[in-house]
Amino acid sequence: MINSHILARLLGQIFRALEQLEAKGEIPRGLKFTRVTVDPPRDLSHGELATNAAMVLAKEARLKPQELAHKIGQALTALPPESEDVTIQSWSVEGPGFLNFRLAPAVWQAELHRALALESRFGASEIGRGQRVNVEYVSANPTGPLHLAHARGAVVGDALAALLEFTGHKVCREYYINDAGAQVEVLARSLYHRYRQAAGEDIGEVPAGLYPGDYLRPIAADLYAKTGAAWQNRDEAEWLPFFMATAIAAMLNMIKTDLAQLGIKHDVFASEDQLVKAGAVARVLESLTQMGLIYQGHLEAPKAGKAAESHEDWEDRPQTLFRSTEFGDDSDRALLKSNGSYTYFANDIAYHLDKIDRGFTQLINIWGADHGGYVKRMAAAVKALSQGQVTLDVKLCQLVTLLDNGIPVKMSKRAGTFVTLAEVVEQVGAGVVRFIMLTRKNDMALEFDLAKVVEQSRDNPVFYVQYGHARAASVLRMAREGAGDGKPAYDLSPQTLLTTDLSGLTSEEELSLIRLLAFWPRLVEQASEAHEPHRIAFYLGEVAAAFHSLWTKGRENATIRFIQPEDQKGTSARLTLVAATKLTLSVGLRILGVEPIEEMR
RNA sequence: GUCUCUGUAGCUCAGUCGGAUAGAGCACAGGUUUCCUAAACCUGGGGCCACAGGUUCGAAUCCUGUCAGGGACACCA
Repeated sequence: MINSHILARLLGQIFRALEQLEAKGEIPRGLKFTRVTVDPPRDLSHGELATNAAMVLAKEARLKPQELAHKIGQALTALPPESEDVTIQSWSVEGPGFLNFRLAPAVWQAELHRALALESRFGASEIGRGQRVNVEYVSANPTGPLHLAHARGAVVGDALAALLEFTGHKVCREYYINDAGAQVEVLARSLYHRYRQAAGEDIGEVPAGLYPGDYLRPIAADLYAKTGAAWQNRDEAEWLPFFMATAIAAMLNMIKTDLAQLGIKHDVFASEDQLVKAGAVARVLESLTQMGLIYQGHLEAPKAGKAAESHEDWEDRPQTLFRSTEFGDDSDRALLKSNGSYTYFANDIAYHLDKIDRGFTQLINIWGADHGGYVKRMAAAVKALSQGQVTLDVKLCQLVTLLDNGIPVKMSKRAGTFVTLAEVVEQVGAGVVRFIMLTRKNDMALEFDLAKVVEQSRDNPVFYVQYGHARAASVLRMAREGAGDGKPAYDLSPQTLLTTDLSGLTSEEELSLIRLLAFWPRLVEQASEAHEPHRIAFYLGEVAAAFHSLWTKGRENATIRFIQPEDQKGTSARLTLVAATKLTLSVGLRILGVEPIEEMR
């Protein structure tokens, strides 16, 4: 528990106090403390930290909440001290039974040393207990370059993976290649078309139903250079497998390149095609049959609305169905198509069983919102296959609309105004793309404005946070170098910072920043447990705001300026605070996959 | 019709597995630069947390229903 954060340590003390009360018979034995928490109150007048212990236990303890809170407070102060304890300066009982605390400033000050000692591990924890988590993200069909919508899932998945790793999970970053369906055949035909063009045939317009994008041209040209006319004028059955393999490989390369530009690298690329060919689908259907979860039955046609209209060709027929309704789905789901081949769902079941068999206890999939209707059946399948032992969390990412200074950028594949991810990254930078993608909850639609995301102002969150980091870096740089004209240079080596006397950091402005930094490890835990990396981005905005505020207040109140030549001891203490701020910002940015900026230009 | 997400200040959004008087930015009004980056900061007004019930010490948060908007809805991937 060496690295447990300040709230956890106080909570531990409260548990010990409660045990004391139990031992003395002041409260009944066997109460469950699981609902007891320690939180920072919204309003500082309610203390720096507060616990709900008395309120959640009052009923079972048969005491008035206020009375119980007093008992807990007294027991806390009477507790024999332990090394990780926080020193409670004062406590009070307020409102319906809150027990509010103020801690000794030294406790908060020491948090800075704790943070700096941990360096890039500040906020890291072992709450994941080495659990093996599979995060599947992007998984775009290998039929073309990535565009901006893919980037959102890519960034959310990648940041979540990093966050889980940071909190003690063993994470596998995975990409599922849908290389078994009709789409890749279309891709192969599209490539063949470009190949004939490269060979000098006049093939006119790209036929409808094929991918018209120019990105196939260089691949076709390359292919022609290598194989010459060998594939011309032959039956599709002859060239299709080769063109399919070639096209998929080329598309994957392109996708990997796009992802690499965003700093994303997957550990595993799982191929649907290989899974099918290896018989995994057949096997999983076999075992589901043995479990009695597959039957021949009929599905009802869609009743009304758009769905009914778009399925005029509905035919009632017996189908091979999976009993997903037994696991919370709304309908049983087909596993075989009318031509006898596997449905995408059947393949996906096999794929998820494969993940389970590889030993993951937690599966996380990042999907586009258009796959929302697919979540329940997949969750049902995972539940069935793992006997409820493996959880599946699907994060649906809503649409990203691309704007340029408030005006929607029209995208059309046909008109060639299709904006790829690579183009956006080139224009605004990987860090900006990553951060902006995390400035909204995944289930909220997001606007990505090419002009605004590079604007250098308060309403651009990336800039604001980066500026905070650069400002902190600037102060430290200046202090380290001294500024000529007799100003002292400061030793900012880690050893020195870790032993700095911080007792001068007592102003409310300074303490509020310190508190915010001290809550970072807890925020990381919460973001990790909720699978919500966007919380990191918002927290970093808060830290930046607190830091900018402190900075500017130094103009009016000279006693809190960071560097004061006539006060070297105080300056060292404040520089330690600046260093811890910079550290927190950089650790947070790195989890999001954003490189912190040392200097604004 | 079914499922699903969303509904919080004029606008864009946060809101801690239920906590005290609901927050931030933008916009609006006013202010801060002999001083570490004004690329920043400070002050102010502005809210039936869509609506109605329920659960309990306590609800923006959990449950049910209603309304409004987005998305999905046999075999496609």
